[in-house]
Amino acid sequence: MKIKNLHDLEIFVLTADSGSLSAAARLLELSPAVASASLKRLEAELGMALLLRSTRSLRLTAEGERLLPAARLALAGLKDAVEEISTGRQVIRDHLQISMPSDLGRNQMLGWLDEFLTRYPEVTLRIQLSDRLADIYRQPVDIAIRYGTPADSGLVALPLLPGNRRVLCASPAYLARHGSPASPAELTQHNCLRYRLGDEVHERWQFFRDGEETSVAVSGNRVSDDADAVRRWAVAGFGIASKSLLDLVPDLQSGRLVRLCPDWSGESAPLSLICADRRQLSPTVALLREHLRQRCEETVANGI
Amino acid sequence: MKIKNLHDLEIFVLTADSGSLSAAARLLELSPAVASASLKRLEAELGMALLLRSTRSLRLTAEGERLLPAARLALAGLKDAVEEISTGRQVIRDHLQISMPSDLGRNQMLGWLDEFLTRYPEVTLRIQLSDRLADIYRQPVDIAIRYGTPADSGLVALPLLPGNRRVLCASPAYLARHGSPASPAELTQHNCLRYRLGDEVHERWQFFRDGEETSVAVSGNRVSDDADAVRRWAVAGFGIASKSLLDLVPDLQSGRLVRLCPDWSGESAPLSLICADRRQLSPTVALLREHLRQRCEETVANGI
DNA sequence: AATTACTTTCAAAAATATTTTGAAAATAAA
DNA sequence: TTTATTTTCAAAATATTTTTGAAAGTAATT
Repeated sequence: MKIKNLHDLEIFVLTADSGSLSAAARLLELSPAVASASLKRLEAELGMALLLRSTRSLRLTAEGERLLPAARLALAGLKDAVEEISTGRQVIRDHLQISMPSDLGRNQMLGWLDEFLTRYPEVTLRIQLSDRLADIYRQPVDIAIRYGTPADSGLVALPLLPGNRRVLCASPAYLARHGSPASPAELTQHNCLRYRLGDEVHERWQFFRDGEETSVAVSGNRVSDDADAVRRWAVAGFGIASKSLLDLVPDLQSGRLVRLCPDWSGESAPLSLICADRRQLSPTVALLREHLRQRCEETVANGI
Repeated sequence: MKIKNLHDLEIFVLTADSGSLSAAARLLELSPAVASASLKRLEAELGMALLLRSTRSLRLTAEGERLLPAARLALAGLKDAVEEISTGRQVIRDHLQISMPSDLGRNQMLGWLDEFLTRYPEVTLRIQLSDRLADIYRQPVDIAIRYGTPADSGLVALPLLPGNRRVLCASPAYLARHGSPASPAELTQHNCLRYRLGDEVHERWQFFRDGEETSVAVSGNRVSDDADAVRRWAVAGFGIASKSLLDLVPDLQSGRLVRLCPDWSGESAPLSLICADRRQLSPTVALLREHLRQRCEETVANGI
C-alpha cells in the first residue's frame, strides 16, 4: 500500500470538499502549513497530483476525482467500525426514499422517522406523501407505507399494523349540534365526510360487531382525496368521518374527536410497508420496519 | 478519526491472518519489534486491545474480530482505487457462480474464462457444467449460460450469440465409410447421433434454406444427454450429429469434423447469458458478458 | 491603481514518532 | 533440559511531522 497516513487522506477529502487547504486546516484545527505538507506528502506517495492549486483556488485532477470516492468510503468505513466497536451500537449509512399516506405521514410518522434518524444519524430520508399505491411505480421510491394489501403480487408487503380498522368519529362540537348516532344505520341522518382514493369514493361504509355485519350508504357535502383533509374537517366539526383508528389516536386522546358507536368497527385497514422486491429488504429497511411497527402498536395500545 | 496509520492497520490484518506478529513482519520485511510497536500503537490509538498475545500465540479479541473486516475492506478499497488510477484499468473484486453447457463449457469457455480471470485477477469463479435450464433454480448459481431462450419470464436472458444455429457434421472417417448425405432427406440412411435434453430426445431435425424448410425424423444407435459426449461420438466416427455451430468450430477448423449440407442450416440455437434478476446484473456480470460475447463472435467468424 | 485580506508554500528549527539494535523473558517443541 | 522461536523492552539512531515566520501570489475592495 502506497498511502501511509489516514490523516493525509482525511485532509485530502476535506480539502476537496471545502475547496481550500486552509479551510480544511481550520476544520481540523491545524495550521495551513500542515495541510499543505500533508497533501504534498500524499501526492508524493502516490506519485500523482490530486489537486491543482494556485494561490487562491483549487481543482481536482482526474486522478484526484477518482481517488476521492474510495477515500471517503475507506474513512467512513473505518470510522463507523470503530464507532460500532466502542459504542456497541450499529452504525448504518444509507439513503431511503419513502412514500407515506398523507394523514398518518404528516401527523405521526414524521415524528417516528425523526426518532429513527436520531438513532441512526448517518441515514438520510426523502419523503413523499401519497395515498395511492400506484404511485410506487411512478415515483422513485424505495419503500411505501400504505393502508390495504396490494393486489400486485410483484410487491412485497410487510405488515406494520395488520389488525387496524376504520372507526367512526366526530368532534364534540358537531355532536352537540347534531347528536350522536346510536348505530351505524343512523349515519344516513348525518353529514358524512367521505374520502376518495383514485376514482372511487368511499361512500358505502361497512361495520362489524361480533359475527354481525351491516353496511350503510352515506352522503354529505364534502369529499376529498386527501385523508388528512378529511380528518381536519372532522376536527373542525363539519361531520362524521370513517377513518383508520391509527390516524385518529392523537385526536381521540386530546378530545378533539370522539369515537362513535365504539361497539362497532369499520372495514379492515391493515398498514403495511411495501417494497418492490424482496431483495430491497436492506438491513436499513428491516430496522425501519421494526421501529415503525413498534410505534404503531404502542400508539393504538395507548389510544384504545 | 482515531486511526492514524494505514501501515499499522495492514500489520494488524496480516498478523491476524498469519497468526503471529513475526510472520506478519517477515511478510512485510520488517523487524518483529516494528510489528510489535505498530500493533501496540494501533491499540493505544483505539484505546482497546485487538489481539491478545502471549509469547507464543495470538488470539483476536471481540473488538479485533469486529475491526478486522472493516480494516480489510478499507485497505482493499484504497489499494484497488490506487491501482485503478495508476494503471487506468478497472479492478473488480467479486465472486461468481456460473453454470455452463457441458460441451461449450468444457472445450471453449473454460479458456475464455481463464482470459477473464487473468484480466481481472481479484475475481473468483465457481463453475458447474449443465445443459438443463431448470438447474438454474436447483443449483446456487448467479448466472447460467444456455442455448435457447428461456420460457420463464422471470429470468433475464442477455444474448451472447443470438444468430447461432445447429449444423450437420461428421468425421472424415465416417464419411469415407458411409458417404456424405447430399441433402437432409438422406439422413434417414445414416446413423444419427442424438441428444436428449431432459425427457425430450432431439430426433426430428429441422433444416432451412432461403425460404425453404424441411424436417427429418432421424434414428441411430446412440443417444446422450451430454452434448460433449455427442460431439465426441461424431469425432470418433460413430455417425452424424446436429450441433450448435459454435460448439463445432474447433473440430471443423482442425478437420476432425466436416460440415455436411452446408447450404442448409438447422434449428436456431441462440446462446444467452441468463440470470434470475435484472438486479443481479452486476458490473462484473456485464464485463463477463461482453468478454464472452466477443469471444463467441470471433469464434464463429473465424470458423465459417 | 493601490490596498486589503486572504491563499499556498517554503526553509529552518523544534518537537514527535518510528526504527534499529541488542537483550530479556516466555513458551512450545525437540 | 535444551533449543528455537516468540513478544517486548529500553536506549540510541533515524526519520518524520509540526511550528514558526516569511515570501509570493491573487481576488476583491477601496
